[in-house]
Amino acid sequence: MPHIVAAAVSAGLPGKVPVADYEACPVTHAVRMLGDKWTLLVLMLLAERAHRFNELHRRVDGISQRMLTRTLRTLEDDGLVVRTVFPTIPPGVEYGLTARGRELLVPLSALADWVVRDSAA
Amino acid sequence: MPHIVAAAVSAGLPGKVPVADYEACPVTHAVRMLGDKWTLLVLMLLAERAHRFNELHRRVDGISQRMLTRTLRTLEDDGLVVRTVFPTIPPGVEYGLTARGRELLVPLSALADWVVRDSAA
DNA sequence: CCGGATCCTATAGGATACTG
DNA sequence: CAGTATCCTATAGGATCCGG
Repeated sequence: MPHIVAAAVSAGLPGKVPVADYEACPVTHAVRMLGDKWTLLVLMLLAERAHRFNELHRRVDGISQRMLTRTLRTLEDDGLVVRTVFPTIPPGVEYGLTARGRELLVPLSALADWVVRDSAA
Repeated sequence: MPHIVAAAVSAGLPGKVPVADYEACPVTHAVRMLGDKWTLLVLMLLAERAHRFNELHRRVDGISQRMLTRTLRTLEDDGLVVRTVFPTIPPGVEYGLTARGRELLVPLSALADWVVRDSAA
């Protein structure tokens, strides 16, 4: 199965969809990651500009240090965010979007636009 | 704040984003709902055609009856799925996408396409 | 056939304290 | 400054049984 959405729209899914296929689908992984509690907000702040860790921590009202770290790490592992260390004293760390991260904003914005237009009606 | 993604891309977010605003944003709600464990798969099966409850239960390998009910109820509350009851004996129930649900497939497919093209690289 | 009610477990996420 | 480690709680989700 290439990806579940395309498969469904074009060829149709098999009679019983194996749970392993669904779990392995990159689209499944992507929407789950986007659905994590703080992912969207962090992504939007980084879309604006690169941020220092504590700077993000101050702007994201209510997030715990632990979850900010975890959210950034996940985004980094998915290649959407890049972490840059400045060997100053004390060391500074900057988080910014990768090219991939900025590209994601295009279809994500389209989805967001639809949601807003739709929820207005 | 109209919606967080547009706000970020155009005007920029306020210095500190109030957690209440983030939680109230319809886009936040939408991506979280899409990120729920079974939402995507159920949506794709219903995109193919309308299904009976047990028919879905058989096709979605590994889902519990409880979660299928909850997933469908949530989709129905969000106006993406419609539930039709046939007063036969025993009663039959059919679930299908609403017009809104079919419209959602457009930006969702675009996102899915990007994810797949991206994860191939 | 289509669920609701109940109970249980696993995981997401928060609070706090500590370090290079 | 930018985390890691630990502990704790809340919620998502699964299993099972029951009813219209």
